[in-house]
Amino acid sequence: MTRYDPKAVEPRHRARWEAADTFRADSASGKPKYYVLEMFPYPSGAIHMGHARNYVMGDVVSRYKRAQGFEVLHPMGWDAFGMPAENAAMERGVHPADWTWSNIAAMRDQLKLLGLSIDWSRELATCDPAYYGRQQALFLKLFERGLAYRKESLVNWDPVDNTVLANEQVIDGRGWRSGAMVEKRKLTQWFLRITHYADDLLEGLKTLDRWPDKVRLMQENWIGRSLGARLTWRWAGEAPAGFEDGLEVYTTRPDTLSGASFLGLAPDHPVAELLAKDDPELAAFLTECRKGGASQAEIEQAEKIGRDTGLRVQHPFDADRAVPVWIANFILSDYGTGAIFGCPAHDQRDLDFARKYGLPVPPVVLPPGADPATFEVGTEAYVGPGVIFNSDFLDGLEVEPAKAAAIARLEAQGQGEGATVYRLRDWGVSRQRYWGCPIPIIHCEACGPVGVPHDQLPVELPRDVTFDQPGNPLERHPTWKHTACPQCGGQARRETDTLDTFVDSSWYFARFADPHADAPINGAAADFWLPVDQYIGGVEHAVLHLLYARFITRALADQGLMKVREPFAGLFTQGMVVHETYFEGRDESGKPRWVEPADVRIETVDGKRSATRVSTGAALSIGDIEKMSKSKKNVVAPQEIVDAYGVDAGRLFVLSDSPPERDVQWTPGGIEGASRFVQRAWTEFDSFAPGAPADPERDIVLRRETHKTIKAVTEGVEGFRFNSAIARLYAFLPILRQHAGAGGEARLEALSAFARLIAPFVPHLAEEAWTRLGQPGMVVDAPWPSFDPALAADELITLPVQVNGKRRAEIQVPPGLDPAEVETRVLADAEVRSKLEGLTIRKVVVVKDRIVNLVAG
RNA sequence: GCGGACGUGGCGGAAUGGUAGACGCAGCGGACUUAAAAUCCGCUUCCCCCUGGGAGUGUGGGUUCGAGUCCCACCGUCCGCACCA
Repeated sequence: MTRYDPKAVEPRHRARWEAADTFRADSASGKPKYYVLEMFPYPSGAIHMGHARNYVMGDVVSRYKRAQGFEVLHPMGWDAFGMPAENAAMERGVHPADWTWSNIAAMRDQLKLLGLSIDWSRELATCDPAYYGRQQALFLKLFERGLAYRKESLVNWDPVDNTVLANEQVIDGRGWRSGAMVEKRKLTQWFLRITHYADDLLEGLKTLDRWPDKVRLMQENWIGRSLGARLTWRWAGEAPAGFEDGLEVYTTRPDTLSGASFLGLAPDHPVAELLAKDDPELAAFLTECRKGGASQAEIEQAEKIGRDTGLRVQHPFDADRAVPVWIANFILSDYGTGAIFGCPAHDQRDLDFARKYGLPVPPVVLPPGADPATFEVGTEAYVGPGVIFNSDFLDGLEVEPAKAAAIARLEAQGQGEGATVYRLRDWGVSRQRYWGCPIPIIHCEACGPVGVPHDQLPVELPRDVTFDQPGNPLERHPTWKHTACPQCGGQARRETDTLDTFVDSSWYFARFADPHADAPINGAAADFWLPVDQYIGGVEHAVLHLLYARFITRALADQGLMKVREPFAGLFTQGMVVHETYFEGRDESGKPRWVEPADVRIETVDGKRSATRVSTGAALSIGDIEKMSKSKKNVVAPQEIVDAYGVDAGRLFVLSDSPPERDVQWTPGGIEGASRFVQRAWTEFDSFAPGAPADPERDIVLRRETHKTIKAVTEGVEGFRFNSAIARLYAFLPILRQHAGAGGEARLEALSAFARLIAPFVPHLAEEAWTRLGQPGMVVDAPWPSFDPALAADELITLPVQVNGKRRAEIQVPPGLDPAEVETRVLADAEVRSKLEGLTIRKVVVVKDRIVNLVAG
């Protein structure tokens, strides 16, 4: 009997897999394909527990599907562009490329240590010209199709990172990476026309039945389709120059048109800007409006302010009625038409505004039961159902029919039509950064923006750049941006913006199909491998990466580059690895002085936990359980765990203690428990001996348990309930031990099934066990064990017998026994009869193989 | 404000509408040991008049023979969106 030494065993089996090139995916194998992908990591320099959990989950799926007979594609790459590399350059003077590539090398080694079943021959990095050059080719295709375009717009400007951010990257008014308050700036930027696919992206969600509802709902809300009407208000009196046709507004409540008391324009509305040209006071007001506009929290608190422009428009249903046109800070310029009609009685914002400026509040929807003669709106707008009144031809209609009637009238008058509007905005992809994919465009005075010719791709980043001052190093580079126009040959300027790194991650899954192909995407390979059958990553990308990738996939499919329109058939969003925090008092500013877990000893006395600092003996406070982060020092590095317990124990623990979609709390006790399992499992394998002769009568018990375990573990892995699957594996150990005396054949059946069942979770141990059991080849190539349904069922099952819903007795019956027969046996049972004394049975409920309930009184 | 998810022992968590608390951690008891560690075995929701019985899945109601699970209301926690007309 030898103690299992993971440090000696694990590298040996990794070497065997590597030598056999076990995980190379081969599209010609003839097997059905299965593509498993985890969101690729940013190469920060070190693998943390969150990475480990993510990749181990993917690995479980990958190994399980291999065993099920699938040809599995499970690749790895690096999302390698981005700010941290530039920060490192600024702080430490190291070149972003060197920093990134050395991080990749370090992280690759750390990942390999985890024993992941990855096809490393497909590794790619987005910062490799071989990758981003092809991305430039894809960008040019989008440019040719009008899906990439330039426009001047107000953008989210991150003053710390000195760059533009997409709407999706602004969280609570702050940059998603820097945390700085975002400002509004007007810049000319590149956009990708994601709105072209708004409806398709929304409809496509319905087909993603293996995505979490939560993510689908988040995308649905983000796309934000709303149905309403667009209508034009004609001028009453003089029209501003260039806007003679009138003012167009968007509304979802055309039924309340008669309740309009003003028109509102966004401060950036062209009419507002036109008027401001000759009106310094108005110009000052517009500036005032923009000022508060940065933070969402501020917006919420912000006072509604407005100004009457003096312009008047005619009500579309009553030309004699003149309605004033205001400019108001709460109207968004980039939603709908940037103009609204205000109906204060039935919209809270409009009501707040009307009350402040003394505008009328005519009600037009009468709540059920209200008196039309006296109904008034006070400080709360009425937004519920009701009957339209005070509205001429709409009077008496319910809200929905009234909307239809109003739209019909507008259409008849040629003043409007039903319209669908989306909350989704086009994706701004220009970044004023160095460490990203250069946008392959040349700006020519004469020809405008011209795509870089294909034979000049990739447009490579120049290496000789400086990071000693803020701003874009590409812009400062002495020569790089100067070039000739590909069309006229004249002097021209290279685009110095680079692409948002989310573009890089919007097609990498397709590149993995053939990462060495000359074309950006090898169509045949992509058609074979895509879609990704199981994608795994954090829920934080629900509306960023996952929406962009769906968009780009559609755009590329429409250019004929591949067939699938949905890149990820199955999505799983995994939880984080969290850890308790510890601190020793607080500093002057009130911040806790964090202490790393390695320096903490926990004691439990009378149920109360207390923490002590090992190095100093100081008493510590126990803080919240939070995501592992360097700032709170509650980090446990995978490397430490591998050194102390081996890879398998670590893999097992991150999956065992919580459902995969939920956070898992790292605890010293938990990893100890996982490690104990590895040791005890090995003891069972290692004690295997040909053993006793078969005795069907005796061996059947172990065989039944074996098949029940196969069934339960299979269902657990299949349903992404890894924690439950592992619990069943834990529970199988004592069974193996109790049946040590079983016949050699039954025991080998049990142990060989056990080795294959644990293989996805603890692959190294499984290989060692496989060898110890004398099985041929490697367990990684062995088929998944199947179970015999007859054996997986119990020979006798215990049915609880309830009286009036309370458990009073139990009875043993063979499974599948006819309910009538169960009833007869239950009623004949002595114990049952004693519980029924003095009662009359009114009803007997027998649920086959489940329960008996006697209703008596 | 709108939308969504979730509330189960000391802790993480199990339970196709059918024996609530699997499995792990922590705790307690025992075996082995000169001793400790490691290992192994057992106990461990709470309460009581303890060979048994009662209560129990955030609170209150409802549906059902039967509810942790389904429905309604409330409380709490977390997540997303947030002046989107």
